[in-house]
Amino acid sequence: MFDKFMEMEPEKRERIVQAATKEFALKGYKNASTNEIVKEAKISKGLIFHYFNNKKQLYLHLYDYLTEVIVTEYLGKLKNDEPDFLKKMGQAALVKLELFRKHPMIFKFFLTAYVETDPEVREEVAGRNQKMVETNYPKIYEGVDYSNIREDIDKEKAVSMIIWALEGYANSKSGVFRNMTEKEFGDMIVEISSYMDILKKCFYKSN
Amino acid sequence: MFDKFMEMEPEKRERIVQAATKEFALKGYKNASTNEIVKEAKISKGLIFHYFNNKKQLYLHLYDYLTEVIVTEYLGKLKNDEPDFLKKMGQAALVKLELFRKHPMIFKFFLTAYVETDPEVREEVAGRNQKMVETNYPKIYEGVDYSNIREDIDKEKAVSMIIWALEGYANSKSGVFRNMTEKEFGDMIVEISSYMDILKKCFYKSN
DNA sequence: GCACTATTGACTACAGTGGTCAATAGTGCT
DNA sequence: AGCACTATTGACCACTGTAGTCAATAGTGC
Repeated sequence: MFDKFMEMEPEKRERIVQAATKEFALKGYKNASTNEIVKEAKISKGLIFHYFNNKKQLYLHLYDYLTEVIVTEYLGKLKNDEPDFLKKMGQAALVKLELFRKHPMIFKFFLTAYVETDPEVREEVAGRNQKMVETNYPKIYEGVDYSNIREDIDKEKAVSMIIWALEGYANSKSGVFRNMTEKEFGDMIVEISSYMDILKKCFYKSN
Repeated sequence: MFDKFMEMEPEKRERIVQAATKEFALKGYKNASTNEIVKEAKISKGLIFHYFNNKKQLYLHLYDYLTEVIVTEYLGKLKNDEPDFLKKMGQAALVKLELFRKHPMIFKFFLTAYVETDPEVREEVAGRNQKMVETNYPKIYEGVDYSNIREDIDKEKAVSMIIWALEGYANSKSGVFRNMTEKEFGDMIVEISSYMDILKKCFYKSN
């Protein structure tokens, strides 16, 4: 069923994926309308039920597919040989921003899915999300060295605060993100590195 | 109309406010159902349209009412004579957590309202929010002294990062918040102050 | 031209919506 | 008691939108 879907004309398939992603992202599982999806994707009503038996299967297959797309791209771009914790975090933040810029709707989809409450899919989504975290988060922190962090502060707390600071920066930009020019994106990278410098001054040994 | 509503039997009024808050908070403007609200509030369908001509007025009056409740309580609890920036931020974070714990649904309501997209109320909500920020944010930062921040880092960036760190902490707790005992809440306050100590060590002059 | 799959879109049965309104209950006043 | 007035009820309505079906058609490869 889903195999058939993956084998269809890629252009049309991509239209369907994008339409469904957008609809579920903006309205959540229950209020997303299959009618809207087929209208946006410019296919007939019947076709979507030919490839996916029902709305639930469409949603879950889409969830899996988008997870794979993002995880693959994320891990692909993340350098694996950066031991310094701060540099690694800075790099991870950049990669995330890049991906967020490239796939805003997919990120919105996962944000919506994360707070999904409809009983028809709630558990399935939570399970998939947990599994994804367990599988991939360790890969990010693998081989990272925390020994540069100041001795006089709790390492774990320092790590959390650094992550929160970078998250806060990303959130503060998320509104103006979509219409950012290449130059503005470049400026942002410079700005991030100035934040990284501050973090280094504050949380690292001053050697 | 709304005056009449405020004069009705407080217990019943509170039932209506809570039911409407919950429904709009969980489903957003469009998908919130007046039928559900009256069912939850244990009143008849007609009554809600007796006090509020239509769904839109109900929503906007509720928005204004809840804004006043939260703003009044927040400013009332916030000490006005704390000049030290870090202490003030720590105190503001605590007050926010306290309020969040006391009124989780109201916070959820505003979170949902913040991303409201329905054209019927979108502009009104955005306008109200902007006005509220303009009116009240200056009150928080009034008379605060930033001179203790280290000279070798950009003050504005330091301020942002401190705020982001505290926000990050609050977010990390927001999941386990509702079922927190009094003791756990106390532990959390201790934990916050240990984070505050770290922030002080990192961002303040070391004198 | 046959066998097969991909695709269409009108159609259905249904669930749920915001809002109405005639009827009733309750309250305070004379 | 009886009048005037408001608070409250809930059956009802016209309407919108839903997920999913299915007979019919288009397209493709042999």
